[in-house]
Amino acid sequence: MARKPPYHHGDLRRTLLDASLALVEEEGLAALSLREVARRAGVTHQAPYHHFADRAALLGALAEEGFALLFEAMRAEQDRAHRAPGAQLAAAGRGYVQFALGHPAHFRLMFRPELSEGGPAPASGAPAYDLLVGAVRAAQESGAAPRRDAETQVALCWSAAHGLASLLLDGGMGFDDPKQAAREMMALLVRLLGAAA
Amino acid sequence: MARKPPYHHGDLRRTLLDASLALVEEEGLAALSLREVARRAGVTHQAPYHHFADRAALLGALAEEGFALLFEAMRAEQDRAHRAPGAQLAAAGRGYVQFALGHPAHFRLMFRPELSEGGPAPASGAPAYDLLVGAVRAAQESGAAPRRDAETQVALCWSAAHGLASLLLDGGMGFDDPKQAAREMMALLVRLLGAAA
DNA sequence: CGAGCATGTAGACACTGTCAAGTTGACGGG
DNA sequence: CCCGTCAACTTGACAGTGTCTACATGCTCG
Repeated sequence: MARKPPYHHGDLRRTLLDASLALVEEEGLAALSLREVARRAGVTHQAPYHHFADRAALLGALAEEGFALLFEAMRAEQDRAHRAPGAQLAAAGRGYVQFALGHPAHFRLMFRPELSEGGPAPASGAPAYDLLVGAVRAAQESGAAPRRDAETQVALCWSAAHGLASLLLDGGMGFDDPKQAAREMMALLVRLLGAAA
Repeated sequence: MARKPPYHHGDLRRTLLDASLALVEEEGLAALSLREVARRAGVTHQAPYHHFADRAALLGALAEEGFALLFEAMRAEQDRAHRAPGAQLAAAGRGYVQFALGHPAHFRLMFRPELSEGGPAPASGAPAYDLLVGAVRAAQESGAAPRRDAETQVALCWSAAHGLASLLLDGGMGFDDPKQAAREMMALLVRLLGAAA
């Protein structure tokens, strides 16, 4: 957090990460090359190696950042929603999808184990996952979801959110209004859980 | 379908596709290069270009093949299941996940628009998608699912299957027995739909 | 049997990630 | 104050990649 006066460039590390994101968003994941990133940051093709061991490490750093942003997005959406457990669960799902739509470059990077090697585990252990588990548990305890199959319910909610986000980003599912689609799907899921409670 | 006697090599096109799949399964998607594929097929680095316009076209062909296999897997699982509409819907979902687990290389290729440029649309229009839509509709008409929100229900089922498959392949969700997890999740989903009908 | 064309070869180019060695410039101790 | 030290950055090189162009080979059919 402390703004240490950087030596030469002025926080090149951050600049490289931002350039990578911009590149992925503009030209797609396939166009991301360390050399192009360095070019955009105005440094030589070797400068990035003083901040990231190799290509995978840069991608890994972006992925890690993405998981933090994902957690934030889910929390923010929950803060904006009603306090009822069902609403909180739906909000977590909406936050997930909205993060993907709002940070497509991050999202694409996050679930590519072959690229971001060494990144954090996608699900278990990550704060975003724990947040979802908590939301499901709260719904169960308040009678907004069946008490049985806790683990399977978590898997279903996570899969639904992740699947929808992936499909929306990859152009599948021709929805006019992706955000609205996410809202409806999460609402339906919560309604189904409530009806079976 | 007719086994035309090939000119020089003996159906190089098929050999290249198989070599690509083997390569992706062995070394991961990042290791896939046309030159390595050609090497494995025992031809020069340029031979593939007589069968595929460029790298993206090869990946696209694999993706197309994948969608056909996906459809087959879903149908096969449905044939094996009870005829009840709910069971058929669950079977479609199981088939989806089992395809992903059984053909990881294909699956990874299929939802990478930046790679397989020109491949078929992921969802809408593909026979696998139509099969799912049909299963949902049948469930609705037989009272195994609510009559409202048909489209959202389809989206939910597709997202859940796709999300679970993706997460399982990418190492997320530390499930001991992925196949069992898919079975339970699809069963839960169908149960929820039934309870809300 | 000979032309045409699908099939495969050979070489080149610009680009990539990464290794090795040099250069710059801020810093802290004598 | 000045100089060594060390991180940040540059320069140059190498193997590997996708793709372009030109060339060789040998089935197939008129």
